[in-house]
Amino acid sequence: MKAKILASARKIFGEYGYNDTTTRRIAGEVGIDISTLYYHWGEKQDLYEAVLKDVSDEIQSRLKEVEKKVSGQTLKSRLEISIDLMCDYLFSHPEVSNLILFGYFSKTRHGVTMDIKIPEYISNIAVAMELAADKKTISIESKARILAVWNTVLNFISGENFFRPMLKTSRENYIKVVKETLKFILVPAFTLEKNAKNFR
Amino acid sequence: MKAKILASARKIFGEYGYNDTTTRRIAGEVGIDISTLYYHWGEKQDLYEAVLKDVSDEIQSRLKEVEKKVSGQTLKSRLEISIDLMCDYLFSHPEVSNLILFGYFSKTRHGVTMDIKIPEYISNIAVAMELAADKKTISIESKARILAVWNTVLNFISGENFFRPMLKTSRENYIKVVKETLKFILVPAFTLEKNAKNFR
DNA sequence: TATTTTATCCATCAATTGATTGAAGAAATT
DNA sequence: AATTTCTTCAATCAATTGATGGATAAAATA
Repeated sequence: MKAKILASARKIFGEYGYNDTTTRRIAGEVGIDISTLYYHWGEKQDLYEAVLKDVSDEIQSRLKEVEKKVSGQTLKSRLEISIDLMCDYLFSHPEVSNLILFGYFSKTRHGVTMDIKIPEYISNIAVAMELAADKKTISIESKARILAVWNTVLNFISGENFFRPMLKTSRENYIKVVKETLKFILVPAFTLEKNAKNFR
Repeated sequence: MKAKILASARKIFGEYGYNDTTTRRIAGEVGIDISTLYYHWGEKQDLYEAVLKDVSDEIQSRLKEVEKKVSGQTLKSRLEISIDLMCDYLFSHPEVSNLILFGYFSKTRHGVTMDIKIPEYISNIAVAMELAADKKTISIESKARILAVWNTVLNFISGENFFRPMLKTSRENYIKVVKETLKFILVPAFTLEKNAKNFR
């Protein structure tokens, strides 16, 4: 039951954000009374933090998988494969993207600090992409670039409900276009000779 | 007074989003009672929509200014100058960026439809950048690319509170790094020969 | 079987929040 | 000066929401 609540909470929090999610709605999703929810999880904030940790762990392990799969490939291939894999994962778990973006932007009144360790990810991605050799010595410029990449991906996932009607296309084609767009924009930047020298 | 309320509302809505903004907070910012606010603006939703329209109009005129300034330049220059100008504008009006992103992502329970006409912007930007000749005939791929660019910019603005501590740098340097990063990523994609041919 | 522990629900509280009303003051108009 | 219009405020409502306590049932343990 505790796990079932967590799963529903992850879905609802990911859909509405912290403040727009009511404990009643989560309980309703599970089909239980709110007091049962409180019995298992205590404060709303505790539940939210558990959700963030859940998502955070999942991302970490996904990144490790990606890292394995691209290792040894050329820079171009690493980028392209990573984009495909991360898009597939995120498009099938859109709440992940939402939860991260909520953490970035919402200056809410609740004191929940973002438990998702973005700085950690950024460094991991840099190393996984072999854009940097050592986690510790990544320049501010490199971090900013990874951040830009990461954010661009998240935006297309979380913004689907807004962007897709705008592009007037099916979900399937939207995903395809997003992948193409990401590759179009990201690959040249990192593989251009004059830029790439900083990353090898 | 009505204008003064609008200005404060724009600030607060931009900071906290629709649901986390209370009419009392806006009134407090102005230094008046809530009923005064209701006298002038009616429902909270009406005020919010007025704010969105205000921001929307401002963006439109900014884009036109940018369009004028870059006209005649090379593609590379157009991109670089536009990035600089839009960054300067958005960094000095961070609520603009926030309001747009709130509109993208928040699946809130209020029925406020995003009054900011993003599709319109996207086309305008495409034309301003001279990436497309005609507003009407912009392909879905081109739109997606402009969207990616636009979003990347907005992310860095709205995410400053989160990213800057992470990059451990001053505001001034953050802005500089953001501009550099945007140019690093965007310029190659659009100026590469094999890509650029689609845009001339 | 008896007892303890665990799990669930109903009723309810207190705080917040969007919104309204009526009275009263300030400013403009006649 | 009198009247009308604009502006402000205090008080108050109803709905929502996070959270709790007590009763009760189910399960585990003795």
